[in-house]
Amino acid sequence: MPATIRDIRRMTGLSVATISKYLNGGNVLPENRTKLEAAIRELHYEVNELARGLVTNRTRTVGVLVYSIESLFNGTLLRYLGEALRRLGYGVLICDSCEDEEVEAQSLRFLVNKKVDGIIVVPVSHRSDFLQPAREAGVPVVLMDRSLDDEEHDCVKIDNRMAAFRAMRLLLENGHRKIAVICSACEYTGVERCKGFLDAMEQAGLPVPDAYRRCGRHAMEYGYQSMKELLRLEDVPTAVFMTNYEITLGAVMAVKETTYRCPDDISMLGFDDLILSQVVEPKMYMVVQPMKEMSERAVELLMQRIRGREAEEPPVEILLSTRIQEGNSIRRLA
Amino acid sequence: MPATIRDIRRMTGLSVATISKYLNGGNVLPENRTKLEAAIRELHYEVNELARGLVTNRTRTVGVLVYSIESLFNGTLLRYLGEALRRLGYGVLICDSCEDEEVEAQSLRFLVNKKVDGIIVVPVSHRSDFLQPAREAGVPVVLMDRSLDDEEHDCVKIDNRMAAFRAMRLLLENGHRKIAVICSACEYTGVERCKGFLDAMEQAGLPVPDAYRRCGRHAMEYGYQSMKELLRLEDVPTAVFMTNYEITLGAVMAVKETTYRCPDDISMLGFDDLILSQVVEPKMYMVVQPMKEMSERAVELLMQRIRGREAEEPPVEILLSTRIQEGNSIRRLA
DNA sequence: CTGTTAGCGCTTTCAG
DNA sequence: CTGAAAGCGCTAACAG
Repeated sequence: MPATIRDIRRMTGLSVATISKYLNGGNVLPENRTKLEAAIRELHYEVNELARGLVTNRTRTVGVLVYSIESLFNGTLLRYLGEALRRLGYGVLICDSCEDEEVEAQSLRFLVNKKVDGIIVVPVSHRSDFLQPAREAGVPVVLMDRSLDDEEHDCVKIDNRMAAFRAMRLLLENGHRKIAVICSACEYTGVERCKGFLDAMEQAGLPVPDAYRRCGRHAMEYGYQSMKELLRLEDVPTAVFMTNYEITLGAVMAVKETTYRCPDDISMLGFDDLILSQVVEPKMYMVVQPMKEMSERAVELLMQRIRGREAEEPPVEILLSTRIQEGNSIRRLA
Repeated sequence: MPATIRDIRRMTGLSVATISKYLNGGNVLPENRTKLEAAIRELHYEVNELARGLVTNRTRTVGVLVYSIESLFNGTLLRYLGEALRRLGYGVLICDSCEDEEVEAQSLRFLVNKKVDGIIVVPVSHRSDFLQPAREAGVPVVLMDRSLDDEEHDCVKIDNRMAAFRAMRLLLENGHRKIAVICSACEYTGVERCKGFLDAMEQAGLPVPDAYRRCGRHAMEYGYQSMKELLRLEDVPTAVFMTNYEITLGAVMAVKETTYRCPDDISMLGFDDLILSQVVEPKMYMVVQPMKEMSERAVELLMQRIRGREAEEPPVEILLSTRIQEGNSIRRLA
């Protein structure tokens, strides 16, 4: 049904080779160029990317695979990634892993079979097995935000452990000693940020009772539940460090349902400033990741790999730095 | 580099036709099946979807084009859409229009050129021009959430005007007479919901001063700014109706920065319950859309179009009903 | 059930 | 600069 190159040939009398050349930016005689432009317009001709991809084995398309499309964190990342890629003339295929390793593996194969030129992944899996099809097909992969346990990969992220460690200074310098943490035990960033928390506490010579260490799911509900439990302890902490956006959300919600007030009764330090912090009273202190820069660096790195495929250089790990968003959620203790 | 059907032929001695048949679920002799499975495993063979699509002209892939990937509303929709489509064995290509008609038109062409079997669109444009390439290529399109001005299309949405009209009863029955609205003037849903608001006010015989009618951008900032202005009026309204998620967010934020308290000084009725309402104090009354059902109906409708392409039936418009999420944000006036 | 063969629409040598 | 021809990897008749 749609017009093909042969329809253009019929209309212009030129050969398919010439037409193809023109379509790909080659030089043709001015008069032929005019004829071609007219024919293309008239026929509403559009290149069949399937056919083109089949022969060139390149599609000028990159795949992005995120662990959950519903997460605001990923939404933000996707927007910046899309902008950067479009600027370079690349199309973007977004896939959702639905927090499921099975779906993730399947989606990765899907992207490889669609012959994308490269893939950016914010993974749900911890091991690199699922990347095998990409490797076999020679499709470069760049990870974002999360590393994998078993191998080095091209990856753009923050130094999670250090970021958490540094952020903890805010609480410590304000005189807090009884500090609890709520983090995700299920993924790379949660674990690292928890380590940073523990580093800081240890260096300060402070104990961390088991009851102050809530490591569970990466979910609002978990933050909510954990905060409730912390506030029901006999010895309630004076401050809580929450290591991701969803958990921060849940914890804020929990406090609001009690008679405890932030920062008077409980100080709070959260992670990832994604709009929400701005509607919540009091304004949260937050560790903020450079979402835009992270996206741009990931695209940049991927482009290097796509172009310089010959250079089988070792994996690159790019660490970006975080900043602290100031708020009113931390009380200065005597 | 990757294995092809011919590698399998070399390995099994079977013909490409037989192999292709097997790959597409056809019957082959048990011993051949065994051989094939072994070869495929050993070669890590994966179908080249480009080649397959080129000949079949179908890709078992549908495209989803949303006006902004960053919006929580779309994130939620995308998750449900993805689940439904995957269940049917369809791959999903997600594209972001970045709130830009230019990008939207370009993305639509991208999807058409990738030969998706159908497209689901939550549009940013108001007119159907950008859908032309899909129409020419015979690719069915189903709209979600928003209609287009100039033409009927297959569309799954709520009855925005009626939903707003009904929701207003909540305010009216609680004795409110001075009611303001903050809505988006830029897109279909905002305009319709505003009409519903006006219908309700008119039927109740209540005036709506211009100052009570804030129709602007679909953005948190607009909700914030508008609410601030409303609260600075000489004659402050007793209640405000906010007609989308972002505006609701901004309005809540604005109130929190004043000495006004909800619901004591100002009653609030919002739209779209996306997690946030749960962290905000007091709990908001909200108009809630059936996101999951909407997604499933859209997929269902698209599938009908994809299968029964022969039946050039007239456009179908599916209207789903909303419900009210109860909260504590509305005060009963004497 | 299996094999042969002719394309899908495009790019890409290689002559002219 | 232009054209003829080969073929990317796969499916789909059609014969056997």
